[in-house]
Amino acid sequence: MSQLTNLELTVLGIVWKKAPITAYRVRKEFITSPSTHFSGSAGSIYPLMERLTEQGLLESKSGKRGKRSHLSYGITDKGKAVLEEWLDPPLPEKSAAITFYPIRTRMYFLGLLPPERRIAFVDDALSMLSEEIREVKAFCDEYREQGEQYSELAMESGLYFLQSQVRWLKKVRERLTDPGLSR
Amino acid sequence: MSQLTNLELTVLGIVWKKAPITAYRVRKEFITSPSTHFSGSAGSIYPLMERLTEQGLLESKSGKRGKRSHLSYGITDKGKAVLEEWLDPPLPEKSAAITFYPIRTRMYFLGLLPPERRIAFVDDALSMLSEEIREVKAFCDEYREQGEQYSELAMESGLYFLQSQVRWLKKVRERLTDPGLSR
DNA sequence: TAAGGCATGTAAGACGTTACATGATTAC
DNA sequence: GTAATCATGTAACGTCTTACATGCCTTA
Repeated sequence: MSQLTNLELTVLGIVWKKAPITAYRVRKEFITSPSTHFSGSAGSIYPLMERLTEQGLLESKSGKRGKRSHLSYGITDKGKAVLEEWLDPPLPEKSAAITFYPIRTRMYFLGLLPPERRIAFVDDALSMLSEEIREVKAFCDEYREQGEQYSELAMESGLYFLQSQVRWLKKVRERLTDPGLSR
Repeated sequence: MSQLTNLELTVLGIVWKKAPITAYRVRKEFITSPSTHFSGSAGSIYPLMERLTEQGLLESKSGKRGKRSHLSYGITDKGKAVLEEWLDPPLPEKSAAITFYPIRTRMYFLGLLPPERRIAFVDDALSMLSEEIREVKAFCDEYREQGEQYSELAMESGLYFLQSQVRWLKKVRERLTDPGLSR
């Protein structure tokens, strides 16, 4: 059995949680998510869910709503076993490694900008973070109201992350307004 | 001019900082980095640096060391301009969005595991984070010693991130050992 | 009745990965 | 001498993306 990708495993998890669910609804989960890592494009989701079905990890039933038919997916026992194995510790190597973050990556090279623009950069980043934090908090609240406790916890991970970046950027800002930083 | 990818822009930045530098050394930067987002594989870096050279963003000089010849790269004025435009605010949309993080993703579905395994998961994640924090701190120290102040700041972003995840997981752990959390 | 959301797909392409391949140089 | 590192590449592959395409259903 070929190794499943993160996207495939995530879809498997979504189906486990939300079954019965259509591919369209799965896409929506990605599209509305505050994480932009996966686009949830049709070109990725539809073939992927077919693939998982062929592998016996998902099962589909065709339903109807008026004249319009659609495929509802559920997870199979085999799918559940695969998902559980993915979740069960130990985590694979490097699972805790720091991620790619556009703001951090730019920071490496910030010395290229003229000094005023460096401060402008930090301020811009801080305001984007505030916006993001608002959005993620709204998701946390929504999950809490729905009693989706693990989703709420997961979303709080993102919140903690964003807040940590705010603290970091405030520190950066202080350093930049101090003298003694060149290059 | 086609939009450059994050990898291309990052390479551009590395060359700006470290010129003259060989493709091999650029690869090393990725391979030794605590971020695993880019592998720094030969198949990505060599063609990429050729591409950037063709586009006039990098320039290469062939050098020699004994019998062995190699290409040393530097950044052109055009390359510097592109890099500066990338850095200069405003940041593109979604630059602050939360990233994909394997531990967080799994958290959504943790309810699938039997209760004891959930705690084991959190403990495993915490120990991986500790290890990662040690590594990132070492990088911070190294950059500080070398006077690479922006690299140090950038690495501190990662440190803040990891520490925020530790706090998050400790909170998760408390909730899991408390009663009243199901599904 | 028109716009927007629901629902399903296909095609072309870019990007990056793994794996393979070669040979010189340096350090032990 | 031999192992590790330096250095440069190529080939096949998979995955995901963007863009295109269609048609039904609901609501204003």
